[in-house]
Amino acid sequence: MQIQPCIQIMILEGNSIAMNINSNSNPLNHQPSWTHGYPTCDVSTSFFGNQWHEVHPQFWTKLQVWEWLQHLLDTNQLDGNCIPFQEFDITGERLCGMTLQDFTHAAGTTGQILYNNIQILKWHGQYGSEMLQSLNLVVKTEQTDPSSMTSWKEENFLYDGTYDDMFDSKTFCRSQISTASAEHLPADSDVKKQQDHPQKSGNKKHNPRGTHLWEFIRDILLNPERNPGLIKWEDRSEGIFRFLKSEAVAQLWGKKKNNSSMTYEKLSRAMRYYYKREILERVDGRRLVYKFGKNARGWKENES
DNA sequence: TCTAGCTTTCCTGATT
DNA sequence: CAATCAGGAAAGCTAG
Repeated sequence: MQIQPCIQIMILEGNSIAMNINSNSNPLNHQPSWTHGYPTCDVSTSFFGNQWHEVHPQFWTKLQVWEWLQHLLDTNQLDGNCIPFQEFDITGERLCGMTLQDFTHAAGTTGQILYNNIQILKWHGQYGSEMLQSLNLVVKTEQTDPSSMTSWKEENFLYDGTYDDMFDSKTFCRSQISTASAEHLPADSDVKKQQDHPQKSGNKKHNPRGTHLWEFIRDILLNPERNPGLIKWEDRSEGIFRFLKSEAVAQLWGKKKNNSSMTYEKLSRAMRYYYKREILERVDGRRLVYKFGKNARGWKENES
């Protein structure tokens, strides 16, 4: 039952949410204009100024809708591909008017998460990190049975990241898309193994802080809608990319890690540690240029 | 409580 | 000269 965890959230929040769903605006009729209609992003103000959670969703700008989506990706450890940002080139007013059907039409199973989250936001008007944390805590404590945790993660619900490496974001998205055809995968396929024996994976690694830096970078690169001129591909097929706004990327990374003192200097040190692990390869003689190594997954075009 | 993994922070020196 | 790169060392944080 897919909606169970989210229903639990609503019940535990103690509110009988009156879902006054207005479907007079249909986002599917709306032509996205991300490529030219999106405001130029000054990270220092757009990302850290008047933030989306300080405003009722009804009054969100397009940028704040975008920030909300990004926050959901982050908190739910979803791959950026799980949410088609171009489908949400809309204001908060329009977002609030979307039905569950609209959300699932726009974002597939992830639409369920978006819909439930926006209903909560509409009810509460606003929330900050404390409420987000409390919501995650509710989910965590309600899902004490490991087998049920696995299943609800597989079904694309809020989770706390404990099983990140059993289902890295890319695999997770793939499995979500292709669950029905998983039985056709080769027996030694990683996805197949994970789906057959998710809790028996021997490759579970420690991931104390959620998404790794290189995954954060990768996800920015893979989602132009989330990448307002921060990083660009130099050679997509070779996995070579370049930082355009190094300090802005560092600030975003710091924001994600709740570390306001993050700088490109520090971020780049973490990047350099990836050389030894072959997640990144050196690109000699070129400043701000990096290349994904053989241990970096999910960046190749034919891999997604 | 200990440990491992992954940064984060600070630093010195080299290079662009 | 500032920005960036390289990498050592140690500390911090978190989950197992």
